[in-house]
Amino acid sequence: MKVNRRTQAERTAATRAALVAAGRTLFGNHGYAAVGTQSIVTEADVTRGALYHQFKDKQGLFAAVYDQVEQDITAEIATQVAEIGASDPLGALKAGSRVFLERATDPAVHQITLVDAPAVLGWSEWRARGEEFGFALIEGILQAAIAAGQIADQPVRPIAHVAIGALDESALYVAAAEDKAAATAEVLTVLDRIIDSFTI
Amino acid sequence: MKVNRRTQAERTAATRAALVAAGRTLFGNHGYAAVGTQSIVTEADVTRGALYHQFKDKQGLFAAVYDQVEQDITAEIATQVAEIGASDPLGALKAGSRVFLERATDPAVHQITLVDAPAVLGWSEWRARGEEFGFALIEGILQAAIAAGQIADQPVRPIAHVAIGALDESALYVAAAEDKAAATAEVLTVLDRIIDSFTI
DNA sequence: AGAACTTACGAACACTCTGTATGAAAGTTA
DNA sequence: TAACTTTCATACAGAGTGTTCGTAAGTTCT
Repeated sequence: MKVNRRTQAERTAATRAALVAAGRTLFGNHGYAAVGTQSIVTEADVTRGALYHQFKDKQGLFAAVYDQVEQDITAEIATQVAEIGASDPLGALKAGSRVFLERATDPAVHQITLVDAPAVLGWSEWRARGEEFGFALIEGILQAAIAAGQIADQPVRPIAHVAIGALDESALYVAAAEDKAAATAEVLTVLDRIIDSFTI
Repeated sequence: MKVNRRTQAERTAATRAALVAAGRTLFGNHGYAAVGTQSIVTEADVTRGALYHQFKDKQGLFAAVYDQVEQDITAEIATQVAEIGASDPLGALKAGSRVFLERATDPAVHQITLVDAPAVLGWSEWRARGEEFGFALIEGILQAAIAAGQIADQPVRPIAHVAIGALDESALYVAAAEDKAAATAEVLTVLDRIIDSFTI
């Protein structure tokens, strides 16, 4: 009986997971351009051969890392939003903003999702992938708010974009502030006020 | 008498201008990472030696390009804003937003100032340079609005950040839309509404 | 179980690109 | 015009990406 016998699917999953995890910490801490593929595979305890077998290129790995980070954050926000539920969509939006700000303050998170992603993936590709995550969430909440009669019936897409822009920049602002708590309070005041302004 | 005798200051100004101009078109059209220094100096009709004499490195050239683009846009917006003047600061803010959206729709402009700049310069450096341009403009307008009694006396810095974030993302949204006129109208509706929400 | 086949990986190579070093040319100062 | 500084051209070294090719591990078929 061989000890280390693993199925191909298991091997693939293991190396991909190791590479994505290594990429996440390294890209997050140093930025995409400053991290060489060699350091990634060293961290992941594999070789460059494995990387280029599992991913098309360095960008391909980065895309996988980005998806994973977005997945994590979106899931966390979604559960928070779900607790408030459909009863008060705009309240849920405020709560979701708070969670987003907390998570996106993590340097690794904002370096990957907000700073590097647009440049590495290209803006349209970045946004296309974002549709799947944060965008779907916000647009859903806005639709619910319309259904609940909290805001007027109007195109949600431009609102979602403006909201995402405001949230992203807010996260970066907080992340760069010395007194993060104070900065968080400041921008949340502004964001809440804007959200309220849409109320019928 | 030598025909091409130029002073050192003239030589420096000429090659720097040529390099910045070449970088502006090439970075704008293809993105920072996709443009090699060789293609830049070829376009500028100088050699790599001149580039590395005039600028510390590729990032240094990019920073100069970024500054020039910001300078141009900010100047244009400032004149628009000045026409409306201090009589109606919030009106001026709306007008400035329109000009910004028009100019930032230019692919080269948004590629440089919104997509590449944060990743290449780093977010904090990006924002530090932005202080000088768009930020100063918006904060000035907000201060004027407070002085004119249009909005409540409050910290303008977080508002400026949220506003910049909303504007930047709006510009990218418009730039990516097929029907730019319609997209512009959509986001301006949202932006105007938000601006109005701050009115006392 | 063993042979034929596919998938995953390791090591070495080729190529591109950035930044530097060194020397020449142009301009400045005395 | 001679000494000096600035600007630029060329050649070189080093780092890093992506590819190629061979080997090992796993799968399928009989």
